[in-house]
Amino acid sequence: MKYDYTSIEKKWQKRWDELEAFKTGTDYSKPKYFTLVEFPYPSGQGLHIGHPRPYTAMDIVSRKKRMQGYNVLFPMGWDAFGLPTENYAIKNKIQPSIVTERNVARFKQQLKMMGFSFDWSREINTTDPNYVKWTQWIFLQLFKHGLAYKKEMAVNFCTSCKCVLANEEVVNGVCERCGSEVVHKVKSQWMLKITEYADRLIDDLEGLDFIERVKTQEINWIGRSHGAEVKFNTTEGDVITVYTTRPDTLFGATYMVIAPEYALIEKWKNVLNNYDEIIAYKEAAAKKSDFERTELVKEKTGVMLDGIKAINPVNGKEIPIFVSDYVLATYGTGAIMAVPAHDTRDWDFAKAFNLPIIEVVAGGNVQEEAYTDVATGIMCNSDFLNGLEVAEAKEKIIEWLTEKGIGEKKTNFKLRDWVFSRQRYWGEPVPLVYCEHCGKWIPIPEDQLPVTLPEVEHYEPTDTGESPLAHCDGWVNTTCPVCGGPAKRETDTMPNWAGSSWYFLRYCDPTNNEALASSEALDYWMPVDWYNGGMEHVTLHLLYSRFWAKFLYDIGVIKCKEPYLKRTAHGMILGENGEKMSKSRGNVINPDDIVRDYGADSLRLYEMFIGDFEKSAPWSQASIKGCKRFLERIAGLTEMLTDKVNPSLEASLHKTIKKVTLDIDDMKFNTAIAAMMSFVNEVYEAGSLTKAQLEALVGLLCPFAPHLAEEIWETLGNTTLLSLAKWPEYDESKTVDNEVEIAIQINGKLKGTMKLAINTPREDAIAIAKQDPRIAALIEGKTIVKEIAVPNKIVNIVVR
RNA sequence: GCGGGUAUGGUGGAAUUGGCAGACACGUUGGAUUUAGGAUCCAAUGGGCAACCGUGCAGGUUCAAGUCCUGUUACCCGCACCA
Repeated sequence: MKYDYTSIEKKWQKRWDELEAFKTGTDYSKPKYFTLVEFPYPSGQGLHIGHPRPYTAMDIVSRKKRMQGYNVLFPMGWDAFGLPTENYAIKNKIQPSIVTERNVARFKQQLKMMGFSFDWSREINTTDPNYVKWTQWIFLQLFKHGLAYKKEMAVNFCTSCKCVLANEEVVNGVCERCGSEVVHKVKSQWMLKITEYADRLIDDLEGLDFIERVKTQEINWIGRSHGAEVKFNTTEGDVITVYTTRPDTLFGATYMVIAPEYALIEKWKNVLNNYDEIIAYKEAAAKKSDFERTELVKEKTGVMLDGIKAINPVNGKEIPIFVSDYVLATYGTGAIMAVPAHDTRDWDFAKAFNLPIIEVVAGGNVQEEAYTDVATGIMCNSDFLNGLEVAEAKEKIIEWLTEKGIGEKKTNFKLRDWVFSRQRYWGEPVPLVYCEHCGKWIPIPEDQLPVTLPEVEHYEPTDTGESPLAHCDGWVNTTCPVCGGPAKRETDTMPNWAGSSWYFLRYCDPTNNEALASSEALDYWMPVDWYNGGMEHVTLHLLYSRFWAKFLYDIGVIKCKEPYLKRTAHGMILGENGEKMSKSRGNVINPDDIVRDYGADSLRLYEMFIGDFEKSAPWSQASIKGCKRFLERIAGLTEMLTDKVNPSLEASLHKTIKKVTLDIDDMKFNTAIAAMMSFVNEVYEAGSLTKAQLEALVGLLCPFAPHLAEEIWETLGNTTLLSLAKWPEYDESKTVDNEVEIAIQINGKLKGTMKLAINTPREDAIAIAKQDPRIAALIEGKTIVKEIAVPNKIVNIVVR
């Protein structure tokens, strides 16, 4: 058979469409399998060569599960709100909705040309009003449960996007998206209380089948730490509360530090002899951008409060108080007790300001460097804690503090609440109005959702940091749903993470108008069985969507505590030069070109064969040829049919079926393909194979290269789809050889091999090995010290 | 600095519990076929004439180490003054 990939691929894509081959079944009595890939942002650039890697992988899993009899849900949609579209719209004066529509059409055509078995009848789009309706509905539930609140606060503001960013969107002090400088601005923002779920977001990871690096990254981002809050009195009578993970070192606290933004500073204006100096320091700190702050991380600066001292509660000693920007206003209480002997940062600061360093945990040389080891140290210079180990001291001091009412156990998190407002146009409007008469934010009644975006002339963000919607008077001015008086709509929109935080639920029942999905569908399909996506979303999308799912669980919408049972991550496809693919590097590969020159099946196969699925790998134009060659060789098998069963080929086939079946579940797609290649090589050596053997082979090939597999299947006289046929099964007894090759070693070095019947006893194997002429010669005249034999593997004779 | 990961031929990468290192491909070389180019097929392909030597580097454990232990280097990713 000639391998005309272009016509074969067109033919089968059309056939699958016509037959609705991959439409998800609604028979809820069947076992289900929900495979999920991250839906793309339909950018103007079109599909990236990296997209097909995870999509093909999960297509393989889905196709195999389908052939194994599962009711499979493998959907696709568009995460279509976002800044690039809006920026394109501004530049070219086209409505964002039209740009989106155009990009979606292109993406869809490109995904279809890859032959993915998505159920297109369940396609969703986050910008669709019927979808926005339910994103807004979830927001309103969060609002009604007190988890969405508006707060005046210092936020990350991108100077280029003119938009606030969540902490998760600031990378190395610059904007994650455009790389521009991020500064702090005080603004009133909608916030989501993700911190209320911090403990559960860590604890519920246990028992989930997530790859380890995803778990640790989430845990580190949430950053839970256990310690205590301790109250320090001051000479002014005001109390400063500090958070510390090392209450055991309280006797070593020789000074305190408060953040520049600490509120009490204002109150002490008249007591402080150097108030002006302190305010100057505060203002200088405020001016620093995030980027400058991270750059200047080494140098410790600060100003001592002249006129006020704090009192260490354990020994009554007066200690100085400093203002320094190495203490963050947003973590803990914004104030710390400094123990230079046992904290590196405090030590640096104490050296710079010549402050006393008192050792309270023995074991290091605290004049040379801070001693931070908590595992081996013994307490000293600490009165009633002396002689205790650090862990014991911690417990005892917390007990003591609690008894005296000056401290208590406390857990803290690095995770902050989620800044949920964006001052841009192309996002979901926040469905609230502000009513002066009622004096508060009023939710839009649920039956009036969705609140849709008005058509406007200009999408540009304003220099004042207000949303472009603010200029749209006709839209902003409305009536209050409660009192009927005049009210103003919220003009901020939601971040693009909103729509993706629940999209997997919509796939379960994508056209429902009564609910985000019917509970029947949700109960059947959820949780997602296998979700594959990029590492870059671990602290963003993955965390956010787990938070929303937990909330929806709490209010009874879904019945699972966690949305995803299994999470894996793929490696990137790099440019041919080993660098990340980018326009500026000029190493971008266009999938359209590859499909034209090699076919979608070759591209699919190559992206799976390129290497370990979890690792990044450079693209190689030369290597894809090998995959095409392999497919051509498979096409050639149709001319090699025989009626005679070759037993050794039959054994190889069953081994191959076993290997491919197991490898797919283990995400070892590259070795699965290698196994099929080996088998095909063997067939060429043998010269022929039976129809049944070829049918089994194309069954295995079907998830990887479905077009060619279907074509051969049809050529063999089958009238039903291979994609819906039964997955090939292997006979375990046929996968075991009755003869094995065994290595013979002398002193651990390979000296020969021998063929033995399987499970030949140890003694026999050793005896046969010794008869080998080469081995016999090597043993000749030596003393045998030891003889080791591992059945079916190796014989090792140790001689002297 | 902290956390996670990686290191194997000219290249991408294989190697159950420690048990024949380099599967499978790419590339290269030689040959066949072809008017030519391309494509295809066959053969060889870690190094060394050889004994042997070879999995970033240095040690160790073991009959046996890519795999386990100790130390070390380089690179990648994440976090980054989180008290």
